[in-house]
Amino acid sequence: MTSPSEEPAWKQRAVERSIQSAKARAEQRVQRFLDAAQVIIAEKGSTDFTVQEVVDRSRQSLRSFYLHFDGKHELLLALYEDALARTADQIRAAASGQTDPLSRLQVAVELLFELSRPDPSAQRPLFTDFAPQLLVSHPAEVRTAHAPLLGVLTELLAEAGDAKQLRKDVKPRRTAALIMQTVMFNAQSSGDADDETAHPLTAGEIWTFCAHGFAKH
Amino acid sequence: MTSPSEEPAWKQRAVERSIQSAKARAEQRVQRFLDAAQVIIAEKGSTDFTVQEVVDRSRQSLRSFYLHFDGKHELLLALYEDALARTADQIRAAASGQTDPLSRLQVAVELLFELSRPDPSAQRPLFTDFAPQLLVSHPAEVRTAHAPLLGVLTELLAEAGDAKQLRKDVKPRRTAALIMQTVMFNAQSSGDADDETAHPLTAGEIWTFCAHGFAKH
DNA sequence: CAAAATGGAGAACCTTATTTCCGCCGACAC
DNA sequence: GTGTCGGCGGAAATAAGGTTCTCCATTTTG
Repeated sequence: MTSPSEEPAWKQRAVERSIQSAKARAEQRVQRFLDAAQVIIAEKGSTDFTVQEVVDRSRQSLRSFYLHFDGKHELLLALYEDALARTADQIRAAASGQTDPLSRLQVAVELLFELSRPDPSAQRPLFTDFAPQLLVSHPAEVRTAHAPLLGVLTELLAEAGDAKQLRKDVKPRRTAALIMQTVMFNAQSSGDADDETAHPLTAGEIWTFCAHGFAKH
Repeated sequence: MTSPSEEPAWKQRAVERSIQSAKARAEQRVQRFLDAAQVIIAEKGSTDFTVQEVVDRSRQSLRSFYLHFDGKHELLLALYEDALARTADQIRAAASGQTDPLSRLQVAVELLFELSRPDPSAQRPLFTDFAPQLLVSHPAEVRTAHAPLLGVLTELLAEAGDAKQLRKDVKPRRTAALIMQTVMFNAQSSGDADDETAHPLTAGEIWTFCAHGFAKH
């Protein structure tokens, strides 16, 4: 246990400075891996790339990869986290275009739904694709990745609550979690089924469901 | 194209009979694989077993395994389908204990939720564990596996609809799909999180959400 | 400049699914 | 009875992919 107070401040600063360049380089390398992975995902429209592909594409080495990431799962988590953070921003921005709290929620839900679908060409996200794997292997990290999105929804729900537009006993955070899961997962399995007549779920339907449920009262 | 009418009926019957024993043997072997897998899953409380384990446990051979299954995914699908069929029966039975359509739905939703959770000791199902993998690799088969459960929910919704207990414009089948996904997936990621204060979602909450949504009207 | 750290190339290693080869054995035909 | 055939156990061979390791060049640092 080396308590930081034992080290003189100047020494710490010196070490800090000497570490900066290395840190910067490392971050740049990490970013190259991330970018390469993005490109590959976009190209093949699927998330089952191989570590080797990412390494080749980023013109780096396997060794370097495992030096910067604890494993493939960390790369996936990084991408996932990043995608979700961007999505959260996008949703927040879109929602701010409305003034009525419920309308904001509607925009948020419907946009999240659209962004979560599998196909729509080769968007950045595709995040629902690897969410399932990560959910079973690293649930805790996935939860932290969900935080920003959860935050947006929680805010919007809180606003609606303040405006007395929610049923009483609706707890913003818990409901936000519920909505997020519901929308994202339902979006994922709504995409490709065209053999049956019913499936192609619409954004409107999911909004109605989340907002009003199915019971009459 | 050998039309069946070209073959004398007695010959067909003879062939049929001679095939019966082989068929029976095959089914028995398949069942042994299935049972072995069940036992292993129950033992280690996880679904990431190896084909070799199943083979060893069932005292059969790899060759035999691949003779009866097209691959590991078929074994998983068989287990999944079986588990869901049983779950559907169980839910149907439980719901029939109620007379009010909405109460039936409530029982169904809450039971499905409980059965879909990860931990509760080492239950048979655990089906939400391998659903994600299968969902991405074999969506069509998963949909057929979902059929019985979807059927139960659809029936219950239709009953409620007949009793005028649903919002108008609620389509039973589509809504059933929505509910099923929502309940199962939310159950899956509600289990182990005890670091935060909020998570442990309850059956009651999910029921309320599905039935009434979050909006005031 | 010499020592140490950094990072590139690839080979090596492991785990797992899947296939293949060999030979036994029981059913069934002749 | 004897020969053939399909199902199957046993084990080795293949294939993929993730992860680790070894050898070496380059860069950084003192």
